[in-house]
Amino acid sequence: MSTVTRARLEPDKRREQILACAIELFGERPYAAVSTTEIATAAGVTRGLLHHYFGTKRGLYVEVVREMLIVPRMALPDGVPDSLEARIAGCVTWLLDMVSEHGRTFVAVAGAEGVGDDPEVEALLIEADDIAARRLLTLLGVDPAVVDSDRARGIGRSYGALAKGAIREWIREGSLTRDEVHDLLARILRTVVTEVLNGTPTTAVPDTVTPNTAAPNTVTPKTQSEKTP
Amino acid sequence: MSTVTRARLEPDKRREQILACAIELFGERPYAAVSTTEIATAAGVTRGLLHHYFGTKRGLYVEVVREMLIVPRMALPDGVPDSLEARIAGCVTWLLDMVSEHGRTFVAVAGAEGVGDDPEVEALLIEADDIAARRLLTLLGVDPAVVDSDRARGIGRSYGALAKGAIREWIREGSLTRDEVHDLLARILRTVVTEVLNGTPTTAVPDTVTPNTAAPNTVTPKTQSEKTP
DNA sequence: ACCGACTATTGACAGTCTGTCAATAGTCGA
DNA sequence: TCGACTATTGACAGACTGTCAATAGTCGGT
Repeated sequence: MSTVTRARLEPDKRREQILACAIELFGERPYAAVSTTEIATAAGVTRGLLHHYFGTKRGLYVEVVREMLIVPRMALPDGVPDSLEARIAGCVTWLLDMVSEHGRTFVAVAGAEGVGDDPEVEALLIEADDIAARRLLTLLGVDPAVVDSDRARGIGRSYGALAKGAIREWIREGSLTRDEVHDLLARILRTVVTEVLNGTPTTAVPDTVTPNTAAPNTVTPKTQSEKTP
Repeated sequence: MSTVTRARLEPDKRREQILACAIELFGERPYAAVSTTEIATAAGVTRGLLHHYFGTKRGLYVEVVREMLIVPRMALPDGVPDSLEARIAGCVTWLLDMVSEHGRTFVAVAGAEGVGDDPEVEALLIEADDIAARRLLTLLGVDPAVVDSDRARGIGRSYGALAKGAIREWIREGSLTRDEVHDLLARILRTVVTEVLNGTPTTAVPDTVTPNTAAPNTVTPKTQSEKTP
């Protein structure tokens, strides 16, 4: 059955193939429960080659995480609604769409379960959270100066933890429906934006938004720019 | 410096001592980065004895998690304030006090980093989250029927994820101060209780509280007796 | 067509870790 | 003091990761 060719292959192809197998397996089971032997045989190669390409098992896992965090980045909805509520609803929908595409694998990887605290993986996850949070907040019309502050980043990552938790409840535990998760995330996001983020409670977010490019489309897969090599 | 006695010890004492060392080490480094040899030598014993008492490394880790989740059982604030805001503030303070006592170790353990998806550990964490959430909600005066629903439990665990994330930002990343975390958690808790939890948005929580007797403890206090017959 | 350089790929080796088990050595009661 | 009980050890087996020299495809030049 193995469509995998056993013979010599171009490095890029071979690398890609091994990576695909690793993504599959790391999506099914946590880091420690997947051996390099297993990945290698799944890819039809030897452990030695795997190490040749990725150096170490963690190196391979880092690439897996990178792939899972880069790929699902979809374009934000461009046509920006005017009301804050509508904008929040749109953002949450975007978030859930993004995740639901990759489902369990995303939950497994984004939860950072299994690796322990590999600094590289952790940095990747934090970076991804930062980017997501920043996009959300800027789209919601939060003051850019606020968005860049340490405090906002901390709050953003905290919200990200909430989102991951709720999504996990939806996808893995099944205790919440997608609609319920949407409701929860939307309401809390509203609280965060209007009350928490800008130090003083009553200083609301302006209801007019700084528009980014206006194309009336919903979600389009966008090729994401390269990360640090 | 080793105050540890090398000689024969009562099983309970020995067990306790090994567990203490394990708690210390698992607090510093993630699961995979701590070897049983290390724990054993730190306790002044042999790996064999460690396995004799805890069976497997995961078994030991389960006990560590259990300990970390049981120990911080602090009494809830007794005199219940009448205003909802005051009650919320009290609960969040209780939450943060509980955590700050154990600091980094709690963050490391509660995050479930490192273990992968050990079913026992996962069950413990979920159970602990459930208990914490239930206590919070009942204290806040949410309808008990609502508290017991699957949906409420999902929401509660999601809020728990938020809390852990924010606490992590405070203790480990340092991007938020304790006060900021308090503010964030309190406001969101208010949103959850008043808006999200009881299906209809405007049905507010009664401002009088149903007093629970609230035995302040227990995440399955499993009496760990002999392993090998 | 052949040859030689290049390199993708392999297989064996070394080290570390977990888990098992019979043997050893404290400790306490008769 | 002796003997039973059991806490504790040390050695063994298996699995896994990471390294490296050797092997074998592949391609360009003659």
